Amino acid sequence: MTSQPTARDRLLDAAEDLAAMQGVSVTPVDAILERARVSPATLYAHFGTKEGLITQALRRRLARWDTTWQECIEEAPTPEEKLLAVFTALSRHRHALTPSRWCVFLGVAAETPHPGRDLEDTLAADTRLLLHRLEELAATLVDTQQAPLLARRLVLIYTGVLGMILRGTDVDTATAEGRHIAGMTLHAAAGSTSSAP
Amino acid sequence: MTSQPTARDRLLDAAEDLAAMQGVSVTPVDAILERARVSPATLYAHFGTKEGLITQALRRRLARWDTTWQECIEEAPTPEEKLLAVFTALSRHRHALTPSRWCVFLGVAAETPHPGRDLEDTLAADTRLLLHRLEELAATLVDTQQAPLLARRLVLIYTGVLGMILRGTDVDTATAEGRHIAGMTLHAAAGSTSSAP
DNA sequence: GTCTATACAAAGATAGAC
DNA sequence: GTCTATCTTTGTATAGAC
Repeated sequence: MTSQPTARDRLLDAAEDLAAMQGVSVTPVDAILERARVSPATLYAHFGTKEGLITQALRRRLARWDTTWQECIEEAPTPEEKLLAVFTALSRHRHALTPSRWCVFLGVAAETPHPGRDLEDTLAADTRLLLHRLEELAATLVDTQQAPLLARRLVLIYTGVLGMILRGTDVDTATAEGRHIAGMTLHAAAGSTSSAP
Repeated sequence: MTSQPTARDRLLDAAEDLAAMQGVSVTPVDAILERARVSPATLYAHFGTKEGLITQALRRRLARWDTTWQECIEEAPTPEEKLLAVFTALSRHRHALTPSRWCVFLGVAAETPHPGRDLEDTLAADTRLLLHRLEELAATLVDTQQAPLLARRLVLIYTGVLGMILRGTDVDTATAEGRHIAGMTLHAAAGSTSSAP
């Protein structure tokens, strides 16, 4: 056997790669079909529309990002390093996949002013995951009241790292600088908590 | 007289507004023409291509952003506040113009994988301006050796603020959080400089 | 400089056979 | 489930007149 991936998987691969490399709106359906070596009818039979395909590809990518991130958290020895593991995960995630210009989720969000319900929810799921997990991890380090605030700041810094990649900064350079800033933010928050009476 | 703006200006206005509100690639030329109340031939006579029009619109917008930022720097009383004035300028800039989904320059960069030479240069000019001016201002506060590093970190945080807007955070909320993080980064850099022997 | 009308290419999506 | 062939709409850009 050792058959090659199904047409459905090839479509998801092609859509994800092209969306990551050059964006959705500049990628015609034809380009996805050619890369996946699949006919138009097959795409529409499986996914209904181009946006449907993109949505499914993003869902799969988000699940993989989630897995990578969780692995990095488990590997981190201390609560503080678990909180900062999001930067390790970012670097690992990006080195593992097809090179992308920056963040695929933010990229699709930026070029889709009126997404359908499913796509909109998938895009929001990325932000939700970031905020939710960082808040959980933050709660092990600072006062519960302050955890949401710290989480939002870390998402801001993480998002800044992604933006710097779009501006042309090397991934590892941007990640290192983001991690540094995040470390300071973290210590400031933890310090103010523990020093308060 | 009090004649209305020329067709060229109306085209620039329309292109800038639509690029800011919904992005370039989803905005057909027809939509720009309709908003500007101008015929196709006029657009191509002035700007050659759609990308030429977008490029000129971005150049004008960058010049206005530059002016706003400089005003905020002049108004700031201390060197530290001058360095943080980029956040004041961001808020002021965005409230003064047509509502945009996030940063027009990063938005166009994100959806244009292969820009022409002029557009590419215009997009890069935004990042150059940020780095260059922040480095100048940083040099008044920290060791000259450290100024570029501090400037890069501030650009990262500033870019993070923009990204948070794309994620759905309110502009003023994101700006305030960015400013807070930037203030800490700044104090850490200034502190390490002055405390070193 | 600006208009009307239109050329030409490319897009997303579907029909019908196998 | 997958293919070939095609339909329809929309996109950018131009021709030629005023």
